[in-house]
Amino acid sequence: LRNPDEHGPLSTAPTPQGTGRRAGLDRADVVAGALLLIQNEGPGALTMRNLAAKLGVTTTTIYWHVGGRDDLVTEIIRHQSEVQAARPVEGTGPRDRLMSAARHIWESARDNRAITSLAHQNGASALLQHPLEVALVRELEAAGVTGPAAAAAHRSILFTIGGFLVQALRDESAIPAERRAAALWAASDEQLDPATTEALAARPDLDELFDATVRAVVDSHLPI
Amino acid sequence: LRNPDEHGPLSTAPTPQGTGRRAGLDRADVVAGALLLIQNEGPGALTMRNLAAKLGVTTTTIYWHVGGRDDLVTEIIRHQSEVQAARPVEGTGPRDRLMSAARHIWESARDNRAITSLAHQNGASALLQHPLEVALVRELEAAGVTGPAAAAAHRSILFTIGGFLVQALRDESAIPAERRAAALWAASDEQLDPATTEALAARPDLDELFDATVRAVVDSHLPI
DNA sequence: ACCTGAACACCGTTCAAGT
DNA sequence: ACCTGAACACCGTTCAAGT
Repeated sequence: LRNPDEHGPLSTAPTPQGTGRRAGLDRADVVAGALLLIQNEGPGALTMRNLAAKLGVTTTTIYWHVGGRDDLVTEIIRHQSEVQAARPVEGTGPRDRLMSAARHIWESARDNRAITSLAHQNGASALLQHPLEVALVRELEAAGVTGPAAAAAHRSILFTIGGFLVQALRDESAIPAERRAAALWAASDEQLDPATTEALAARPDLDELFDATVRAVVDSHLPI
Repeated sequence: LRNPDEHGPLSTAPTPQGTGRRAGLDRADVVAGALLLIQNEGPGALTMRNLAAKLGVTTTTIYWHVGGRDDLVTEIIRHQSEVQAARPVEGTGPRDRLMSAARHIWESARDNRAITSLAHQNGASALLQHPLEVALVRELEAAGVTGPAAAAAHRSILFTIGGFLVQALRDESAIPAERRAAALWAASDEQLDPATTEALAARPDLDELFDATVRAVVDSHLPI
């Protein structure tokens, strides 16, 4: 994270106190520190004051290096976006390859919950996922779907994935019991089949459901 | 909203000043005021101080009547949930009736953007949509889908709807240009068909896309 | 060029006090 | 029972000032 010859706040070397001292930070250090903070303490921990304290500076230093919170988030997501871009699409047929590309978006989100949540809360999902979305569109074109049909198919698949992501990223423990779906179904006295009510009150297997649902959507966009 | 014989802050009658005076509010008044505030100024306007000012009281009065912000949101959503519950499912075949039930969730959200956004931001979507979800499950059972299969189908359809809702409720104007999907595609220099890129940079017709996508998901859960 | 200190305008929430 | 005033611990952001 830091050069060893710079004895910054993250090292144990004594740091000169008082106004005007140098912390030896640059833009990349701030972004790296923010990434670390989010991964360790969740997206809610990314406040200007918290990050500044972690870096051993005052909040105004963050503003000097990267600008406001919005710029910082953009920079974090842009960085993470490149990290996530590497997954190669697998499979031979168009259907398998499209499912592979779709699963990459899903799995990247689940493997990086905190950053994905941050992106979602700040309207930066498109930025984060863009390289993986490009891969999806490529497979659509390879399958012979182009132009407006490709855009429609892409969004159709992408929004479906998005619905599952919202569900997977939601922190259920932070939601009051009265608002949780499981509790609502358990408390419901509608005239439904008891087996149905029981199944609705249980925890879903999101991965299995994701596959079946996205496959149906993918298939609806492929030429027969 | 208020009894006319109570001369509260929303009336023009002079109100006694100073500590300890009566505002004549009850729990329902506070919730109604909150609903009005959200509908007029958006979900971001619902702060304890803002609401208190609108009601002509101090924030602590809100706490006395409805508890903290979480309790207030729950109460607002619970109220709105009952308002939304009225839409009757239409159509004759299982497929049409399921699509009708699904569209009710979609249209309710579009007709009540501010409150739906508030619910989504506070993890209260399940609470808001629950009556409409019950209607969806009823149609699944009427179509012969019960137990775990009904739960799977319900969630599959619901999460798909959720993905479209997130898209529709997002306030694009509040998102920096660099993060917007349209801008990302327009700036992309990937080797894609120009017609595809152009279509991806344009504004999608969400209603049309919603119908096609949800229909594909619904069909995948119906017995052939 | 790089960083601090103080301030501004916000949040949700609590607690003692008033009538 | 119903409501206020003051306070606490937070936010993001700006601006003048220091080295």
